[in-house]
Amino acid sequence: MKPFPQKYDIKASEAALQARWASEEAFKWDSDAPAELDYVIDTPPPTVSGALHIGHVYSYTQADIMARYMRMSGRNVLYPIGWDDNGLPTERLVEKVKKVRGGTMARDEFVALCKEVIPEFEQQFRDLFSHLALSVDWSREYQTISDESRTVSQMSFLDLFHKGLMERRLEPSLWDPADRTALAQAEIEDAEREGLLNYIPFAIEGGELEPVVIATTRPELIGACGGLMIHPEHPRAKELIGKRAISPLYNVPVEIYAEDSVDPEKGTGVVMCCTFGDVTDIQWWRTHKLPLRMVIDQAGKMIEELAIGTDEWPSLDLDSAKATMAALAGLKAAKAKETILELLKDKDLVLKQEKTDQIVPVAERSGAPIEIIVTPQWFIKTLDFKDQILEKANEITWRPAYMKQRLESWVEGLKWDWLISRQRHFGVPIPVWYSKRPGEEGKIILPTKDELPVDPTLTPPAGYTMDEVTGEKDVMDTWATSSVSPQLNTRSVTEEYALDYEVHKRQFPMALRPQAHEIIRTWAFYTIVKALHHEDVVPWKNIAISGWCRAADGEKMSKSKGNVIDPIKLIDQYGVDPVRYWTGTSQLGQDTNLSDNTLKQGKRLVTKLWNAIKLGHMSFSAAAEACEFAPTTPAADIASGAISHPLDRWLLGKLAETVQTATKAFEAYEYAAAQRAVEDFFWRTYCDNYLEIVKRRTRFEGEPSDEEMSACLTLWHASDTLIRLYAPFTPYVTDALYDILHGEGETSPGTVHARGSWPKADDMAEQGFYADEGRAFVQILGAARKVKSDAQVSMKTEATMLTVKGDGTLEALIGDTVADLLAVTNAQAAEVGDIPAGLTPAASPDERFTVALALVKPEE
RNA sequence: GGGCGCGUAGCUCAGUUGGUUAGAGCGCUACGUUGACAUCGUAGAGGUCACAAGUUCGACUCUUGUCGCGCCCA
Repeated sequence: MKPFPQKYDIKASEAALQARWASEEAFKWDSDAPAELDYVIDTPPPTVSGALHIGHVYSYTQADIMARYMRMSGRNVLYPIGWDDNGLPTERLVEKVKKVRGGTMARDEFVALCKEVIPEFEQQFRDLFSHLALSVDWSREYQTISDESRTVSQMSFLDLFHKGLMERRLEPSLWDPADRTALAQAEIEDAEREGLLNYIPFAIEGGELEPVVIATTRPELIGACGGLMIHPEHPRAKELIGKRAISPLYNVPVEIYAEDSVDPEKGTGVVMCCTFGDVTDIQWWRTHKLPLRMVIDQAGKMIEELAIGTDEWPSLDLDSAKATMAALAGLKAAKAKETILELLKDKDLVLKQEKTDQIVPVAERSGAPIEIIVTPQWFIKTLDFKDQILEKANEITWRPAYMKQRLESWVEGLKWDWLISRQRHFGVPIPVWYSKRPGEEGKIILPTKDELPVDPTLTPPAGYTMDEVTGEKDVMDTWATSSVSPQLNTRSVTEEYALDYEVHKRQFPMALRPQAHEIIRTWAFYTIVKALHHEDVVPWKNIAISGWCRAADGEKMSKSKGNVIDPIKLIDQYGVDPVRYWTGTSQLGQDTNLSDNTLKQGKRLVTKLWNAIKLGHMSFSAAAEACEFAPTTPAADIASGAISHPLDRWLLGKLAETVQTATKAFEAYEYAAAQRAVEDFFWRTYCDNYLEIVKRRTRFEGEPSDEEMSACLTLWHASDTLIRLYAPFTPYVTDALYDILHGEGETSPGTVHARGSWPKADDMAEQGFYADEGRAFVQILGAARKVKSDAQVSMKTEATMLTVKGDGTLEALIGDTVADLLAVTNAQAAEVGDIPAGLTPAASPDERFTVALALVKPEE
């Protein structure tokens, strides 16, 4: 036992404990422990994109609360951390910091800039996470761009390629003209915009029939038209199907097809099918084998030279087509739309324009409207595996369960295979060469796993020279890498593609994936896909989904609203423990508001805990000085008779209940319920009642009597257990207190957060002992307090008699604790009987008892 | 349009399989304490549990519908 400092210095404690945990490697996974104790957490490697936000604090401390409990409960926790430091988000950060455009730079120069910028931002994360007391195993820190991560990512690529699950295809894909790269469906979001629906006539070849009118929001794509679609029930369907319509301005003849999927209610019921306006266009293009007529380039601009006039792309009026082409050449889509509408209006070819709410797919990151462009890209097959993915989702325990359906609805709505190639600079290279050797031109050449990691733009494959191949320039999507975060930790994706398959076999699937809900469709989904494709397993047994942190008024935090709270400032203001206390009050899955009130409550809790343990310490340190003081466990000290007083055994019984409730809640990942149970016991039972009651037996001089020793031992066990119960939530103050209680002189007793340090049910006292009497005691005490409160006198005011209305004896009600009742109520005597005349009684909080006090009036 | 979550005191939230009088913290009012407590305690006021119907001896809890807020998917 160490002496008790008067005040708790939050900042000093945080600094000291951070340093101690680091130097002692307090949270290192124990490689010697048996495998069945393993509890491996697949921590999200945060994207190094510059912004530390309150969501990081919320989500990661939530995970840490669970991790600390799991470790204390005896599990051998492996809690690694990594940084996702490549890909588009990182590139954009670097572009911003260095004021450059990656797309206009040589790759090696840009990558060098990235490597220069990233460490600083990574360090910010490292500092924050360390300050938040995330109990990660820092020896397992990784970067998703490191040599080893590139090796594992490329192993993943090779495995999927050889299984036929990864392939290169030339096909229409989602394209971001701003960032000039292909994207996956998950990186697209729908933006609602007001658009103009333009009614434009197409003449019918032969001139005998009335022109057919189509309605389109994208007239700039008229040049890309490959056919018209009409619903078979349309009034003009019979006369039009099979005929050829002539596109205006370009004068390209296009066939008219019957299509059930045309919505007859929308527009004119006739739709122009272009290369490509949307996903439906692609379907129709495939179904009807329409010509490919691209008019928009990778920069989102109108292509200057179209192959109009060829057999595949004929025009009945080539001059008009060329004039239109020239008028639009090089214009961005939006500008081209205005221009072509003017051209059409000049010829009276815009019959009607009506405002319409349209849903435009835009790139999540750049905000640019998406184009669908035909380019060669690398895909991982997902559309054919929807059922298997959903089956795997079912094998995982979702916490909360309802979050699973977010994944389900996402999978059900999938329309694109997972496109992983990005036309960018900074990412894991796609490990592929294309041969230029005569006779095998275009042949795909892959490295062997021993050659990994490779950069195919720098080195040739075995047996080739650089002149004989073209190295793939595309890099992998950042998700293609972070979706193997579990495998980055086991350094293996399959038995064949393994750096350490024994570890992989032991730790895969992992125990827990904690993450926020906005990345279910990306990170969770992709990780499940990868584990399915590699080994037909789930990546983890549990997935815990955290909600969002919102501003105090429930609004989403955003720069534009100006309600963003800097996490560093927040921690500075309150301290880490109160911030974690706040985290600990919210449930998994649910959004939470940043609450000044709750943060203050956390601060109060830290102070109260410090002081409550300090009060206990005054007694048991006095006992330790006067005689031998050797607490064992509550159960053993009761069994030996050392703890004998009924109220002590009552308190320890309530403590045992609390331990049981908290343990059960934690096992169900309901840490907020655990915190509530602990808080209720600590504040209501322990501080408000027990500590007041026990004071009679703590004011001893010299050697304590038996009942005083019983009190000291009880205070010790309650203090020690409370420290452990609060440890996952408020790691700093609890470890500081643990050090005082268990340390000697200058030596450290280790950490309360060590594996196995959670209170054990078997060590706890019998539950329910003296429960009725204890409850009656507390109620009578409450009534006595109320009497004094009503009389507006101090709680210390003496009374000559305490009367509890009723029959029988006091002993029958509260057992052998009358002396304690007298002491805590400052009464000279107590009785059960009728309320004496002239006294104003008060009811107990539960209204079971009526109590009166014959108060000694203070001398006037 | 389909789905999910939420709606409980002025505010932030609990409320476990339906069962006495619906709880906590903050805030407010009054009082008492300042030898564990840059405080703490006691008491008080404050709720038609969004609304409606139904099941039931009994509904904050179960069912159905309505309204409002948020989100996911299309």
